[in-house]
Amino acid sequence: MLAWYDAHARTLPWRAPPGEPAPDPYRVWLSEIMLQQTTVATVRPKFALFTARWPDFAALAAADEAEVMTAWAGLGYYARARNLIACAKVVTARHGGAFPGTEAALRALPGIGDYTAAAIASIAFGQRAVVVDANIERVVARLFAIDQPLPAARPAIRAAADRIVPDMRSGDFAQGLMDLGSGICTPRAPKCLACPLNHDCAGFASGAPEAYPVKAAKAAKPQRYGTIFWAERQGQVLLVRRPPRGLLGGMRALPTGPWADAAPGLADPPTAADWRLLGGTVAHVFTHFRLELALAVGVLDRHSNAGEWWPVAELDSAGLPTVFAKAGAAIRAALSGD
DNA sequence: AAGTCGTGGGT
DNA sequence: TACCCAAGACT
Repeated sequence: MLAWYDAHARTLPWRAPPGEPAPDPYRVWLSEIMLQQTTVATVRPKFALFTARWPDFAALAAADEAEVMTAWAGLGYYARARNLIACAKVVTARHGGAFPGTEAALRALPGIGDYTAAAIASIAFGQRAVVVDANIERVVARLFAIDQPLPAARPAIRAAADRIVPDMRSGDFAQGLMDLGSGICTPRAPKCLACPLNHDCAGFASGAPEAYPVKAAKAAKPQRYGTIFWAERQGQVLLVRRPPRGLLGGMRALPTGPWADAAPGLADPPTAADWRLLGGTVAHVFTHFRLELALAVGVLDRHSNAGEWWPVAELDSAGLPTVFAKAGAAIRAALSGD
């Protein structure tokens, strides 16, 4: 595994080449948080932006929180950004500005769970740790042909992983397994003939490696409906700040009424106006439900304190989550006659 | 401990 | 198109 990694490691901005000194723990941590459930291609530009703007824990701990949330916009799972700030503050206030050096102490920090604690301990601090992400879960399930379905198989997969993690270079070992899972041991049509582990792989021997890991069936996503209220006044649009927790928590947003099982129409507008519904709708898919948004437009002739007025021409810099950026673009297109 | 929490790319 | 999936954490 390590020999394969030495020859095939991906070159990534947050990664040291095999054999070179470990990278800055701050950069390892930031990349690990950004990469949670998020692709390398998506993370790459955001990582560059964050490290340029906030190069270390001290800078991030002192950052304006709204600015951090704005910078995170579009990455999704916004609790990660809230915990990012909280973690930087704890590290600065209680750990002298540097990470604690043990996996257990890392695990206790906001936003750092089992996977991320093990990843930082092994990659940044050179400790032996059992790193298990979705890639490694899949690789190990195939190596040992683990028949038990996820998520019940997690303890067995972790125990199996523990048996093959070396005492030295466990960080490179983990990153090698992740690169292998990303490029060779893929969810569908794995490239077993190119795999350095194929002769040791029970899944390959079974003739159906793609059958692993076994997964439980997923529930269907319910459909919900809502309305976006586009309040415009003198070239500015009304934006609001969403509640600090929950869906899109803490993010700047376009006002919406309630989200319900049926289209709510013009219920609960953010401010009084002569609201009219545009023809089309905007659809968006979240992790556990689908959302269809009707688009309501109201032109105001007087000020409202219901939120923050933002220049329409600069809406792209407001840091809106994708669902609102999408709705805003649709409304502007409709109003301009496209 | 099952549900909550985004988004974009691949197929 | 519709579905799968991703360097998971938190409650």
